[in-house]
Amino acid sequence: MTTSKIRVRFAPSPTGPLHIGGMRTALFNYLFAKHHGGDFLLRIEDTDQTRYVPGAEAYIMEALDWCGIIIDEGPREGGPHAPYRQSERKDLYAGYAQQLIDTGHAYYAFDTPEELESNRMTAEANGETFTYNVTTRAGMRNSLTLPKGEWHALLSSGQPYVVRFRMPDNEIVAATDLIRGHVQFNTDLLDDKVLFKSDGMPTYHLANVVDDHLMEITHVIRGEEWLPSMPLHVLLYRAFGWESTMPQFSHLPLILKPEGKGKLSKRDGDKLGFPVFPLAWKDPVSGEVSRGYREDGYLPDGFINMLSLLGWNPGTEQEIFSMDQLIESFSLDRVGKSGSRFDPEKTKWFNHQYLIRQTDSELANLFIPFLQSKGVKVQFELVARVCGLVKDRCYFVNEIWEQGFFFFQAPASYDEKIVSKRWKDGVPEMMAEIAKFFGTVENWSAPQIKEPFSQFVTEKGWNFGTMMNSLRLCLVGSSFGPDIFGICEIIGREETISRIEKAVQIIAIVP
RNA sequence: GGUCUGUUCAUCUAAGGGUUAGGAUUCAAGAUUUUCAUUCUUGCCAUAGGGGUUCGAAUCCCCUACAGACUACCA
Repeated sequence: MTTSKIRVRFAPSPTGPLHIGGMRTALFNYLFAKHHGGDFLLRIEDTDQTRYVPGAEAYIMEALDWCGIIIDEGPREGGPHAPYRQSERKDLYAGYAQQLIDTGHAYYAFDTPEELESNRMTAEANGETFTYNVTTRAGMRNSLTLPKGEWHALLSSGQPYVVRFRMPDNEIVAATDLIRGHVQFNTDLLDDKVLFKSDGMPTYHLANVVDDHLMEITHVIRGEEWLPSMPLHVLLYRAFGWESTMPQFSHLPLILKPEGKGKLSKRDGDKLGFPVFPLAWKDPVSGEVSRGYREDGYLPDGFINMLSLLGWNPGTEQEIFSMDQLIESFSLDRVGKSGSRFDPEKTKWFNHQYLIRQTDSELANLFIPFLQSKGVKVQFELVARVCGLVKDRCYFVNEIWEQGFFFFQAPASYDEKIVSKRWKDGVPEMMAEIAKFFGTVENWSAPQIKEPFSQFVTEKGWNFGTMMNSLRLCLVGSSFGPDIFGICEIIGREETISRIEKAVQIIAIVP
């Protein structure tokens, strides 16, 4: 064991936007690295040219940026091991594949996709699954079975071929997973995985191991779906003679759908009524747009906080964590083994917690773009004040509008239920008198309005509750919102009076 | 089908053999708010089933059930 610096990588393939699971993998890698003062690298695994999606790579970086995950080395940042995009490292891998062939750990295979497919079909017809392994490879066309002259000829004639790993016969491969402990596999049940494809590109397995080695990765933290390929990877490190510097593996539990079966997938997004992506994404082919947490009004810190508690817990009862606190408390041995069902409700709660912790000015800055989109003339001081007044009742930034639009414009309509409940016979006349009375109030500030108002209502012998609620109806159009006299103060005397007069004119009496 | 992994309230989870099995979200009730929401208080709710080991098991072992992942020239 060397005492080298901790280095981890997040290695997505740019086939589309990241989803919650991918983000969590990135986050845990980041937290682990930073907790130990190590490096976090981003490596783009684009070895499958057929699945490349334009924009996906930029999306990944933007999503990481939004979450506050800082990349130490990557395609954009550069670094001592550049390039960080596997397509740009293409020339490197053939040599490593060759090394494996030379040492007898891999071989050429000339079987066509059609041949393989037909093998699978016949196996399936017998209720079996075809695997390219110790027993079946004898019957296939490869450099292990073909006479040397024959496969040499195939090779030099430009026949397409792949390089397969020669899975050893009946061996137990054991490895320690930092989350799961001792895990072992029998090589007889594993297959001769393709390492190098006929298009000249390596597969994930080869590229991943080679790059992790070259980039001096110390810990591989990835999703549980990779657990079955851990033995292959261990065997590859051995075959290359890199076992002494092999990274430690950790396989994160899966994130499951909120309801139903299976792991959360990219397709679940809008179908289940919550975003699965950090940022909105427009599919370049179909043009279909998927929602994102950012666009839906979630704050990145809350999003990260929620993500951090999916499969990890601090062992204390603390639930709200800043990124720095997460870095401070994170450790892999407090990551659970079982899959976590994703709960969109709790995500909302987290967002509320973060929203109310924002200062009024911070919130105003977030809310102003929304106001502008509504065509409202923005005065920063006023917006900040409104934010402070209504933030407690909001889960999302855009709800500030729903909860406080009346600070910026008169209600365009009046809630029918409230009207029929409050706007009884006589009420319009009383409200008209109150409007007149407001004209005489000396100091227009909340407490200075409340005092004389209640005096006035009491003297008149009117029902105080009815007057309060009717006043609210006039000013807000419904029956919600913060303290009514606070509203009066902020919108001003003139506006208050004019809203009452308007209501008196417009609202019909319900008998 | 095979291999691997997992299983504590509805959900996220705590409890490294000894507690009335704890917290959070959701839900319900009450309080506060002469509105609504927030907030506060209280409540409901769990060790998958069966065998062991042990004075004692959520915790260790075995079996069953269930769930999931993987089983491509995809990652």
